[in-house]
Parts: sequence; structure tokens; C-alpha cells
Amino acid sequence: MADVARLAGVSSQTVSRVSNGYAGVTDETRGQVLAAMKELGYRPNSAARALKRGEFRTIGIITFSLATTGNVRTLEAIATSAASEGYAVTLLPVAVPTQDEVRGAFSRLEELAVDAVIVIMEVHLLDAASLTLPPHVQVVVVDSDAGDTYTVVDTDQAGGSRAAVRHLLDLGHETVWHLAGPEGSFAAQRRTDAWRHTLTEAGRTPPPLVRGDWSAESGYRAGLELAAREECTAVFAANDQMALGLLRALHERGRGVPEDVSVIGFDDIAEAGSFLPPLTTVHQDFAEVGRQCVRAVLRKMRAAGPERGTTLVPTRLVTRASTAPPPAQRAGAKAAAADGRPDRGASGDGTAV
Amino acid sequence: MADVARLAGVSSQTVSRVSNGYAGVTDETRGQVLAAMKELGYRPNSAARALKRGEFRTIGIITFSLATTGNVRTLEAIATSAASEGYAVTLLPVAVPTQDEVRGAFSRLEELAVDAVIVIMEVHLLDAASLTLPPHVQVVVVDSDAGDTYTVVDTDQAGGSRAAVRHLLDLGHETVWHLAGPEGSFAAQRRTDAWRHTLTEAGRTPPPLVRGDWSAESGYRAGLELAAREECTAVFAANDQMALGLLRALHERGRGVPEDVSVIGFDDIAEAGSFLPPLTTVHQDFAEVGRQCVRAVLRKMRAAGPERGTTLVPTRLVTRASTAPPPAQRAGAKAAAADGRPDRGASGDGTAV
DNA sequence: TTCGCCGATGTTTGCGTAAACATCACGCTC
DNA sequence: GAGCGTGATGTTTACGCAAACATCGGCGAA
Repeated sequence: MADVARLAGVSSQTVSRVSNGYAGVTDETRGQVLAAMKELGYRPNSAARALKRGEFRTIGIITFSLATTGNVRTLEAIATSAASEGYAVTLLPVAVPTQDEVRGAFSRLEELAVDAVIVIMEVHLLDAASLTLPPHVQVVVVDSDAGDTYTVVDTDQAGGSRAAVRHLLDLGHETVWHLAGPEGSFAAQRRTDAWRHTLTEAGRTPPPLVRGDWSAESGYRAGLELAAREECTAVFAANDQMALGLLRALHERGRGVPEDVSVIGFDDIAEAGSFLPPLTTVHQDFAEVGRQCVRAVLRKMRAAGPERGTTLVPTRLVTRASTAPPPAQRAGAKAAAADGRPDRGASGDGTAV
Repeated sequence: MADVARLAGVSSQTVSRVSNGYAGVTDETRGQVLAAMKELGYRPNSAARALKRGEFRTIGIITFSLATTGNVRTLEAIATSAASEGYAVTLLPVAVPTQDEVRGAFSRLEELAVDAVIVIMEVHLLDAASLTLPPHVQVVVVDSDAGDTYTVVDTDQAGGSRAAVRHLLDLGHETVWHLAGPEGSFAAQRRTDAWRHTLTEAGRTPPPLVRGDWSAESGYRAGLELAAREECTAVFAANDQMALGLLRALHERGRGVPEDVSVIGFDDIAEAGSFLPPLTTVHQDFAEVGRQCVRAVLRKMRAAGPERGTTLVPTRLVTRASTAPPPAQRAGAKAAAADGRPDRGASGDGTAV
């Protein structure tokens, strides 16, 4: 910086003013400084800047796994959104999701150059008491139930699940089975609760819960079990991957989708429209979740007050070809058809959104 | 820090020594300092540290999209690997993959607190000449062809593709069709080249190339086209997502997999085992790619010399249920079956690309 | 005993920046 | 024309840390 100042014939303070876009600098002076900066290839040193200003313009992200589409898409949206606000994003992977590991991540974070933290993970691993964060680091949590402790941004899990169940009931199904996510997950919990509540509200009896772990493989195992139950005509899978495994199991067991069993997913991953058959599912707006996270975190940083509360991002039902009225309602002519080849496709093949 | 020093009754320099694990400090003194640090909740300020040491212990990652599994898994591995070396990882998303955007990302990077950069993207957007990096920022590129300009780490695309094609030829297929990735991608290019080369080497004639864009949807469109060709008995899809779409199209057109057509993918994404049928594919070791990236980047930083060259990470063929000998080789009974096959889909409705 | 050496600790200094304050020239008012 | 305000620019300083150097005390060899 001193070199630039010397070359431009000004003081280093003026160089600083130029590089920060400060107003009170003559156009002429500014021009000289800019020329000198260019000639010398000057780049402000961000460490010194951060030291002086007391902020890093960086947001830390703690996440357990990038294996699920949701986390990844959210992360991507956060990064993009943060970038447009002039913030960088640094990643803090937590290898094993134990309480200790999470605490470890937080403590590493403490010596990390971040002004705020966004946590994308099952939040029951977050024990507020055990976390000592640097005083001015704000926290926002995604996918959680911690509204009273942290600021939370999340997809409207309940609303989406309700829409999924209603869709199946409206098609005429007597009840809807649920392939739930893992026990520890709050998102899974929320979807399960909403499923049960919607059924009860409609006067139906919720069938026994079937549990998976988000993976396609677990969906397959659950599917083998469900395929054996004649009375099961509609399944709400808590995510698309499990729905994929479910489809495979049903197919293997000779249960047609959607003629015999309707399947609905959750997430609307990119591949959902290419499943066999294309999957009806609940679309999550991850991009919006990411944007809201960044907004929330910046708002908190500016307000400095420990703000709480939850922001919900709405979902959208995407109807494709994996749902239809139950076999009972399509008696007569349909019965014959079901016998030969499935008549799927006509309704949804190309309409994937 | 001064407060800690006062409380512990030592100088601030001793505090510094303790927090950096410097050797020459009595256990007793160290204990007092640690106690004081704990009592005051002291955390070293990373900005000051970086300023003093001249390094940030941070690696920047430039990536265009997190939509493909490969990029994400590589990113995850890099983050984990970097963390274990005491490095943080900051993300630099590039919204639109134009030359200008990439250049923009690099220039934002210049004022960013990073010691090195790893680029995960199609590298033909990287114009070495137009990039002015801060002098000591090292670059490593994934998935590219830039071995003579940058240090490159990549999956052994050629080896994996060769294995895929060989596998199909060994099963008895006369030739192998190829559903390629988008034109601009070097990874796609490599896979295509290896496919062609392996066929030629074996004295076979490569059929016309079919092109997709990595998405399942594009695989579906290509599949509709391929399904119409009786002579097509084996397809090598350049990634698993396209293979998924391909499976759906073949199924819809009544072409059985693997009885009529064998399909092999590339990547081995988590869901591949749950496709209908489970997909035979080439497994990429993304974790290893990530590790190698970090190793390469750290090596470069330490050596300080502009090192070049390419590190290839081997692949592994995963055999599942989507590949089998061609129909011709399984004559007799099979021929009859093929005969009775419903001829749906003959109404090629022009949607194929 | 004395000297010198070594290990433990303290003191000084500067990393690159920007806030706070100081200065200076210019134009305007009375 | 003296005084004063204003806008542009320069000077000083401190941010928190760690390298370099300084100091001090104890112990072994001569």
C-alpha cells in the first residue's frame, strides 16, 4: 500500500480511501491511485482489513453430510446468496454426527474467521448449553426444531406433508401409509407428525409406521415389506430417494405403480421426473431456504440482538405419474386393463416439471 | 491476550507460545496460562494471526455447480481432508459459467483470504492468460485437461470408460453405443474418446454418438431414440443420471434391460443400486480425488515451485443387474419371448433428440 | 568459586489497514 | 483583508499477534 501511495504521490490513507470507495477524493487523485494500484498489482490484504475492521465478511457453515440433495442445494443457495451480499462462505464438515464432533466443529469455528454461522443439520445434536460461541457470532439453523433457542429457517415440512397426504386421500385412497425418515431427524419427525395429523383430521386410521434412513436402499427394504400387504394402496415416502427404492421393490413384487399402489415422495430431486414411473412429489424450494438463511443471518448481525423465531418456506405439490385412484375405485373396465399391461404414462410421462 | 497474560501472571508472549504449542514452556506456566485462557474465554483472533503469519490456512474452491454428484462428493472430500490438515475451505460459487464470470470469481478471490485455490469445473472456461492470481496462490484443477498449465487431479476417465466398454464386449455384444455428456465438458470428452478408442482397438465400428447433458431428462430423450434401433444391444452412458433416464425410456418402449439392451453408467451414485434394474456402473473414488487435491495443493504451497502434472485416481467396475449377454447369444427360448413382446412405443412421437 | 551456557520467560517491534485527528488551501463573508 | 468554514489530503495510532532479540536464573566444568 505504501508503494502505491508513493507511486501515486499521495499518502497511504488516500489509497485506503480509494480502495474503499470513500467519497471525499478528487477524481484526479483517484485516477492516479487506481493507475498506481494497477501498475503494482496491488491487492488489499484481507487479514489486515479484517483485523482493523473487526469483521471478516464470512459466514461459516456447519454441516454433517453433503449426501442428501437438500443439504447440498441449500448450501449452494446460501453460497450464491452470500456472495451477492459480499460475504464468503466457509465450510465446516463434521465427520461423525456425535455431540462431541459438533462441539469440536464449533470450537474450531471459534478460531475461524467467521462473523456468523449457519448450521445445516439435525439439530438435536446441538446442545445449546455446551456451546460457547464467540460473543458476536450469530447462529441460524436449518432443518430443525430449535425455534426457541436459535433462529430457524426451514421448509414448511408440515404443509408439504399435509398436501401429499391430502392429494392421496382426494384420489380416493382409504388411508395412506408412511415411509418415514430416521428417528433422530427433526425433518422426518415433522413429516411424520403432519402425516398422522392429516389422516386423523380426515377421520382415517393411520397404518403402522414404516421407517427408513433416507437412503434408496432403506426404501427398497421397506418396499418389500409393504408390497406384501394387499391393503396398502398409497404410500407417502419422506423423501425421493426412499421413494425410488420403494418403486423398485414394488416393481419386483409385481405391484404396479400407480395401478395397485400410489407413491408420493418429498423433495423433488432433479431425477424424480425420470423415475419409473415419474414420481409425484412435494417440491422444496431450497434456493429460497438458502436466501432466507443469509437474510436472517445478516439481519441478526446488523441488529446485534439475539433474535429468534422460525421462517417457513412453502412447498409445492408436483403431480407426475406415480399416483392414481386406488384399484377399488377403478373397477369394471379398469380391472381388465390392470390385468394386462399397466396403462401408466398417458397421464404423466412427458409432463415432468 | 493481554488480559490472559495479566491473569496468568506472565507476558503476552508466553500466552502466544502456549496457544501455538511452542516447546519451551514449563508445564506449570502452561497450566496457569491455559487456566486463564479458559476463565476469560480467550480465543486467538485469526485475522491478527493471519496478518502476522502471512498465511490464512484456507483453501478456496471455485465451482460452477453443485448439481452433479461428482462435484459435491469431491467438494465434501476436499473439505474433510483440508480440515484434517488444519485448513478451512471457502466456497466461491460461479453463477453462470462464462469466461467473464470465472474471471470475476478469480478477482473476488484475490481479495479473499485464501492461500490456494482448487477449481472444480470444466476447464475450457479457464483462460490462463486472463487470470492474474496473487503471486503465492497455488491452483489445482479437477476434471480437466489443463495438465500443462495447472496441476490436475482427476478420476481416470479413460481407464473407467475402457473398463465399461470392455465389460460389454466381453459379454458378447457386437458393439457398444455411447450416450455422451455435453460437448463442452472435458470429462465427457475423455469418456467419449476412450469409448471410441476401445472399440476401434477391438476391431469394432463405433456407432453414431448420442449426446446428453448429464441430466436424467436428457438421458430419457436419448433413450427414446435408441430404443427405436433394433441393433442397439448395449449402451455406455457417460453418467448414472443419464443412465436413469435411459432406463426409463427403454422400459417405456418395451425394451427389456438387460435382456434386450445392456446399460452401463459412470459414477456409481448412491442410488445406482436402486435403479430398475440395479445399474452396473463405473465407480469413481471421489473421496480419493478430494484427498489428492488437498495433498497436491499443500505440496505446491510448501514447495513454492509451480509444479505441474496430472494425478489420476483409478476407478472400479461395479457389476449389478443392468448388463448381460446380448439377445442373439441367448437364442432359442429367448427368441420366442422377444417375439411376443408388445410393440408399444412404435409411435415415436418426435420428442427424441 | 567463577565463568559460561542454556532453557525459560519478558520486551520490542512491525505485519497492512483504516479510524481519528491534524493540516492545509481555498473561497466566502463581514 | 482578516477570520472562518469546508473539503481534500496527510499523520498518527492501534487492531492482536508472534518473530526476533533481550534478560535472567540456575547448573556444570574448570
